[in-house]
Amino acid sequence: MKKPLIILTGPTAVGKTKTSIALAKAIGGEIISADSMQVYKDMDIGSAKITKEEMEGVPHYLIDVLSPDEEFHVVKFQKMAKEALTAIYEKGKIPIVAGGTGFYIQALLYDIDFTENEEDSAYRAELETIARKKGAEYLHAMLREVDPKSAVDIHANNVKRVIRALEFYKQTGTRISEHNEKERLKESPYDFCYFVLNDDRRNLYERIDARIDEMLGAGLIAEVAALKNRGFTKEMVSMQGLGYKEILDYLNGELSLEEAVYILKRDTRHFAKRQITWFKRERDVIWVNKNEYNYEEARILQFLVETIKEKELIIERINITC
RNA sequence: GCCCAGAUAGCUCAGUCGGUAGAGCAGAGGACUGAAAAUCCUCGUGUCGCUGGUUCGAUUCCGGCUCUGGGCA
Repeated sequence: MKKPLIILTGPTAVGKTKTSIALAKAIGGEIISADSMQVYKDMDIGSAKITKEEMEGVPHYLIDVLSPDEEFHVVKFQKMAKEALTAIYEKGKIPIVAGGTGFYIQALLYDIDFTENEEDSAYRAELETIARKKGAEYLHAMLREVDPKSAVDIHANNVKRVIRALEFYKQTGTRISEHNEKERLKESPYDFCYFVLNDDRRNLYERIDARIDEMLGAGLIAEVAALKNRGFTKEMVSMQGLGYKEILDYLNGELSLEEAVYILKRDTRHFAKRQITWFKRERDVIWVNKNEYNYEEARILQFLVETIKEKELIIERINITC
């Protein structure tokens, strides 16, 4: 019997957090955050992290668990999220995965195999040097030698991904293209409902702009300045988050505040668009367009709960309040 | 009022030694399987301000007009 799993995602600033709390309360769920930035402590404003009060007593996992100087990536996420799942099932509760990092959701939902490998940062660094000195084309040609299929799939300019493919081959002796092909066919081990909250593009973009203004008003600059004072730099994964890298550039005198804010807003819009593209491609996704519900939270919640019931996910504590 | 410089894609601008035009940004679409809030790919027809003239042909040259900057009074 497959275990139940609910996913509530969508582009940044659609209002996932609010809905996730309402849903958790309605069905007796606990929340696992699928967010690459909210895992970090002391990055509250820029990551639009849920506050203790907003949680309304609903337990949350994978929020505030790492220091900004620690690395975080899919594999870590997958491991930690699976542990959280186990804990939630043991309590007899329903896990709700909420957050906007589609790749993380996919890794958990389809239990993608990231064969454990020893860290080989030396090789990665070596490849980076080659890319810098001999060019992206040269590196791409290296990939063509060992994994022609990947070389066709991955554009030469996408150095990050070319490096990963080469790294994969070195570490495992197999081609990442073949590995991916296999993983792609996997069935999810969960009985799931994959909801994607969405909104009219114009509206979404306006919300993004407004939210960034709110962040600025709430002290985003001071938050980033504090991080900077602790010695955190742009090379760290955490500092590549939207709101952090731009404000860091401002604090380092590379951008005026006006420019930094313009870029932050623009890149956040681009990000939302990329998220939507990702979800469009995912299988078995249920789109929930807020405008079709007249933006009424109660109606949205009702739809979510009814859909979950239809799917016959085992829910003990249905306590619909809408 | 006079002088000068502009007026070209949603924005900033380039260009056509006269044969109806192109970049960046914005915007749109897509990829993604150990950095994913990251990384990467694809997509550009618009009365070339209006109006006369010259010309086979004007957005390009000439005149007038309108508007916008700047300067002089």
